[in-house]
Amino acid sequence: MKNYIDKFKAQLTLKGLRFTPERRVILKEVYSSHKHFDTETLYEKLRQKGENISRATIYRTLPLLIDSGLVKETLHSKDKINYEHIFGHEHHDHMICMKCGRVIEFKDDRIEKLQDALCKKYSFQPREHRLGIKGYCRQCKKQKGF
Amino acid sequence: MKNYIDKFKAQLTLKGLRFTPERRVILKEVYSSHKHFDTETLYEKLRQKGENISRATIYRTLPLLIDSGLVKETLHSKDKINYEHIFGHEHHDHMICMKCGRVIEFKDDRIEKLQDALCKKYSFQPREHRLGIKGYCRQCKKQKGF
DNA sequence: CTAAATGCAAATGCTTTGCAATTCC
DNA sequence: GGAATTGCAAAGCATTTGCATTTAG
Repeated sequence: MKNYIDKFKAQLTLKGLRFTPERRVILKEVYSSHKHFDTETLYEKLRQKGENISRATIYRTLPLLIDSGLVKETLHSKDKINYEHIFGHEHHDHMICMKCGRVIEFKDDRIEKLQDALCKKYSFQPREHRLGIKGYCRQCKKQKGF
Repeated sequence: MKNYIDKFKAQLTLKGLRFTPERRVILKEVYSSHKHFDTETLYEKLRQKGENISRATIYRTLPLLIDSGLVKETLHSKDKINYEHIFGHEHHDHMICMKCGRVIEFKDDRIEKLQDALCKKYSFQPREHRLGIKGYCRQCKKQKGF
């Protein structure tokens, strides 16, 4: 399923931008796994695969992917921004283990509905939301003796 | 109500650290308003009040305040970290206007309870959570014609 | 063809750090 | 008195930008 490529192409065309080999490679890499990533990891992975794509190009491409609705920012540890791809990946929230970094993805419709109701109450037009729970996962909490 | 000062003192003593005038001034400034702030704003406000506290000291003091449970990181716009004080300030979540930056604080027990239930389900030991909804506030959505 | 995109290296902006001088306990 | 703290300026890092060169359409 490579519709994300068509979607990207379409969005680029719409803005009079070009679908370059670099952008294609970056997009494919981003969609090659479901893991969260940061710019440096992405850069390294491409480099390992023999792709000579500069950090500048990565930094310039990510906003395009975000604008196209293909990628979004994700919970960051401290001030580090992470990204994840979206397409074919339903909205979900995260639990992040503060010890091992494990990420549990979850989704709960009741929470989503309550959020919508609250937005109505405040006449707020939601565009995006992010719920992150930090704590300790099953394994790590055992080790810590909780 | 200045118990936050005692709390800070106690935490510092506990770690063999000192309660310096600079740390006191920073803490008081942080508690002088309920607004979110970033390091630069804090620096400027202190400067305006004639306090000659360096950025370095601010950067070194914030982690101490966080460790002491008096301040926490808050939703950031893009990669900017913001802080807010905690003491005498119940837990709450945020709606952030993407246009004017207005922050609406809210709290919903039903959402909190659902989160707890989900954590149980995943055997996850929560320590902290953060829910942020981005979108447009009442005023700005009018302007945009939504 | 020609506007857009790329890589590089320099610049930026936030945050951290080394160090000499100062200060709290 | 001596370790902790401070301010300053320099160093670090992630990200952005200017520019000459290349390239998609």
